[in-house]
Amino acid sequence: MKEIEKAYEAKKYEDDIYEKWENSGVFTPKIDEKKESFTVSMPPPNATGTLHLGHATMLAIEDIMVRYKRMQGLSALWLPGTDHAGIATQNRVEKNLLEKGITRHDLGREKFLDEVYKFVEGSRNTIRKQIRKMGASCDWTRERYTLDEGLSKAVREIFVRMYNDDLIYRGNRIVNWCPRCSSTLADDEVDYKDKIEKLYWIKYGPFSVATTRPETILGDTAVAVNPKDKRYKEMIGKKYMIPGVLGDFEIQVVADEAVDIEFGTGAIKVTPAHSFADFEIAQRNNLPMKSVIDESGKMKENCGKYAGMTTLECREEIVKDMEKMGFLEKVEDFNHNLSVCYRCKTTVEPLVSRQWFIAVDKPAIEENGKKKSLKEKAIEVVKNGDIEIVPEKFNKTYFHWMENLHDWCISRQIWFGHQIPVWYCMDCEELNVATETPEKCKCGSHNLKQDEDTLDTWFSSGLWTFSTLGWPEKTKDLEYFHPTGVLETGYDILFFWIARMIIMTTYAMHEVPFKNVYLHGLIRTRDGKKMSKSSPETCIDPLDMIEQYGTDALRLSFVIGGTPGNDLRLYEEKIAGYRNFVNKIWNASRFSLMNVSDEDLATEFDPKKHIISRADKWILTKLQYLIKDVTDDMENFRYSEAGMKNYNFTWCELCDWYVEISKGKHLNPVVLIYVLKNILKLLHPFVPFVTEVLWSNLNEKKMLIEESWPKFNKDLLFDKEVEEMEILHQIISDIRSVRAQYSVEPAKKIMAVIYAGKYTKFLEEKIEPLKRMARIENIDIMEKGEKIEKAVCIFVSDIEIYLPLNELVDTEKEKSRLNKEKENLENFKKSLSAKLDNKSFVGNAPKELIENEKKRLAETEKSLEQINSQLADL
RNA sequence: GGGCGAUUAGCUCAGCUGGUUAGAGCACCUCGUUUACACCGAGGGGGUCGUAGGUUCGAAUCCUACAUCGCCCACCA
Repeated sequence: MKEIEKAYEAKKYEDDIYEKWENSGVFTPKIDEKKESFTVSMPPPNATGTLHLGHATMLAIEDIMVRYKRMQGLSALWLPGTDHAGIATQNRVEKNLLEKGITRHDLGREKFLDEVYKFVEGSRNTIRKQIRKMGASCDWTRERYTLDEGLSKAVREIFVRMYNDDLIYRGNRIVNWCPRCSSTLADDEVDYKDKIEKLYWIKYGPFSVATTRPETILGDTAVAVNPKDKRYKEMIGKKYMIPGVLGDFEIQVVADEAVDIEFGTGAIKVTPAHSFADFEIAQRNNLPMKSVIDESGKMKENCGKYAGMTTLECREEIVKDMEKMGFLEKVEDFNHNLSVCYRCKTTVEPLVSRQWFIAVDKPAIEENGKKKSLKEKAIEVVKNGDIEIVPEKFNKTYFHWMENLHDWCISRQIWFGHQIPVWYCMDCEELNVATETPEKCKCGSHNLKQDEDTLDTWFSSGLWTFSTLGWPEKTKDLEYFHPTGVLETGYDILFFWIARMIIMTTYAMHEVPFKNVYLHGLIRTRDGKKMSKSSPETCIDPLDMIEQYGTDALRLSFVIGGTPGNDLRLYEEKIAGYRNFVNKIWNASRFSLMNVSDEDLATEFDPKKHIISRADKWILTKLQYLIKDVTDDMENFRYSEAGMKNYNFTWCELCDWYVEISKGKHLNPVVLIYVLKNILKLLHPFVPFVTEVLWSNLNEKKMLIEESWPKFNKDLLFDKEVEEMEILHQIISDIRSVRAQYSVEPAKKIMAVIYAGKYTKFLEEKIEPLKRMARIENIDIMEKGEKIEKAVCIFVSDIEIYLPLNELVDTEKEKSRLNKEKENLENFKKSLSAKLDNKSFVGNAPKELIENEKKRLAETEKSLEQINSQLADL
C-alpha cells in the first residue's frame, strides 16, 4: 500500500533521475566479447549551439534506439561530442568582437583563437547540460570534441595518408569565395537566392554578348560558341581584338558544347577566373586565365581606373562608360539565381585560388586487384546494402549527389580549426607534409612555415565514427564498437556529413562507418513553415516545453505521428496531449500501488498460481501481442507505430478496461503488477523519466534502465477468453449507449435481463463488474426466456439483453434505432454475400479469408433475424 | 531543366507485404465529482482516402495521366 502524488510533476524528478543514471555507470557500456555491441555516434552539435528542436529530435530518437538495445542486452554505446564548426563558430565570435569594435585582424591569430576557445568552453557546457535535460543516456566518459588532441591527431594522420596516396593535392582551381568570411566554401555550402537582376547586352567586337556581371569583362580571354552553330563557323579558332572600356583586348574564339545555340546570340564571353562554367570551358580549351577580382571582392590593380572598387561599384562605373562609348546595346530584367554564402548570406565570388583538394575520382582504394575511386567505393557500399538508408527513398538522392561530386575543396582561410599539416620550406621549394611539426626540411633548412589555412569542418567530422574511438591507435573500443550501428540525423545533412563520413571511413578503415542511416524529418510549425526564432509565436523552444510539460511529453511529440524522412509539425497542444498521457501512466501506477501490498510486489508472477480471472487472461494475452508488435516495430525503425501501440494499450486496454474491471473484489494484485512492470519496460525508451520514477516504487533491485526488454510468451495467450471478454465489453458499451440515447441519468440505476445462451456461466461470473460499469441495479441472467415488454433490446453475438425502461421506452425511437441497425447489417450482409457469390473471389482468395467471411455472414444473418423479430413486436 | 515526396474527418497525422463495414489525437456536441487520473470518465457527430483512367475476384494501398502543394539538385550567358 503506497500512495504517490495525485499528478506527475516532471520537474520534481527529472534531474535527480538523470543524476542517478549517470552516477550509476549504466551509460558506460563494458567491452564484453560475449555480447553484441551497438553503437550510435551522436551527431556532434556545434560548439556554439544551444539546444534547438533539431537536436531535441535527434536526441529523443537516438535515446530510444540506445535504451531499447541496452534493454535487449547489447553492449550499447552512445558516444556524445561537439563539433568545433569552424566557420560558424569563428563568425559568431567575430560578431561578438565587432560589437566592441574589434576585428580578428586587430587581435592576431593567437589572441583571436584564445577568444574563440573561451567562448567555446562556455557554450559547450551549456549544450552538455541541455543534452542531459533531454534524458540522453549517452556515455559522458567517452565524450569527444573535434579539436581534442586525439581527434586532431586522426585528422593529421588521414591528411598525410591521403596526401601520400595522391588523394590530396594542391591546385589552382576556381572556388566559391565568400568575401565576408574571407574563405572558400564547398559547393554545398553555397545557397541560392532568386533575384531579378539586370542583363546587359554588349557590343563585343564582331559579337554581341550578354552578361549580368559587366565588370568581369576585364577578365575575359575568349568567346565561346557552340561547335554546331553555323553562324560562327568561320570564326572558331581565330583571335580578335575587342574594343573595350580600357582599350582593345585580345580574345580567341573557341567551340564548346556547353553553349546553348538558342539562347541570345549564341555567343558567350568567357571569364575563366571568375565563373565556374567559364573555368571549365577554359580548362577544356586551354585558355589563358586573367584574374581581376581579389579576395576581398575588389577589383585588382590590373583593372586600370577601376582598380580598388568593389565589384558592384565597378559594375556601375563600367556600365556608364560603356554607354558613353556606345558598347551598351540594351539592358533587360533577368531572373537570376544568385549564389550566397550559407552562413552569412554574402554574395559568393567565384575566383581562382590555390587550394587543397581531395580527388574523388582518382582510383585509389585497392580491392581484389582493382582500384576504385573514393566516389565509386562510397556508392558501392550503399548499392550493395552494407549501408541501408531509412527511409529508402534517400538512396536515389545519395547516388545522384555522389555521382555528380567534384573534387572536394578542403582548405578554408579561417583561423579556427585544424591547421593544415603542411610546412613550406622558405629556402627550397619542398613541401613537408607530416603529422607532427617537422624540425627541419628535407633540404636541411629550419626555415619552415606552416600553411596558414585550416581544414573544412566536415573533414574532421567525416572521421567522427572512428576518430572518437581512438583511431589511429588500435584501441579495444575501436575494435569492439566499430562499425557503428545506426547513424541518426536530419535528412538535411545527408550530403554535408553522411556522404563525407562514408568517403572518409571506407578509405581509412576499409569498412563502413555504420550499418544503418536513419534520417528524421525537419520540425515545422503548425502551418508547415520552418521554425525560426524570428517568429516567436510559432517557434517552440524545447527547453521551455520541458519546463512546462516535462521531457517525456516532449520526446513523445517528436516520435509519435511522424515517419522517417518526413517533416513533422509541432505545436504546443500536441505536447500537452502527451503530457496528459504521461500523467495517465502515472495514475495507472498510482492506482496499482494503492491496491497492492509489499508482499504482492515481492511475489514473482507464476501463471499457474496467479491467473484467476478471464480478465487476467485477456490482459495477459493483449500484453503478449503488444510485446510482439512493439518489438517488431522497434527492430524496423517504426518508432511511431511502437509508441502508438504502447499508448493505446496503456490508455484503452489497461486503464479503461482492465483497471476498471479490477476495481472491487476482482483485483488481482500479482497480475496487475506484472502487467504494469511490463508496460513500464515497453514504455521506458520513449518516456524514460516517468517510468523510472514509478519503477523506483516497485521495490525492485535494479533500475528500470538496466532491466531486460520483455519477451513474447506464447504460453500466456488465451484466445478464447479474449473473445469472451470482448463480448463483455460490447455488452457494457451497448448498455451505456442506450442509456445515453434515452438520457438515463448516470446516477440512476436500471434493471437488466439477459438471455445469454452459452455465455450464461461466463456472464454470471462477471455480474459484479457488469453492474458497476453499466450502472445496473439488478441483473437476471438466464440461458433463454420470453421477450420482455416495454424494454429496450440489444443483441450482442447471440445474447439478448433487455433493459426494461418502461415508461421511458419510446416505440418510435426504438423502431428507428433498430431500423438503422438493420440497415447497417443489411448493407454489410449484401457486400459479404456479393463477395461469397463471386466465383472468382472464392477461387482466388485465401482460404482463411473465405472462412472468415462466411463466419461473419452467418453472424450478420443471425443478428438480422433477432432485430427483425424484435421489430415485428413493436 | 532533372529528381523526390505529399494529397485520408475542421486541424495534425497513422494505415508496414493490396482483403478493416477506413483509424488515432486534438477540436466539436451531450452527459457526468462513481475506491487512480477533470492532465479525467461515458456516449456521439464528422471522411464517396486530390481527379480521371487502368491492373485485380478485391485498391486508401499497385500502375498511368492530370491537378495542387512542398522539398532537393543543377543552372544559362
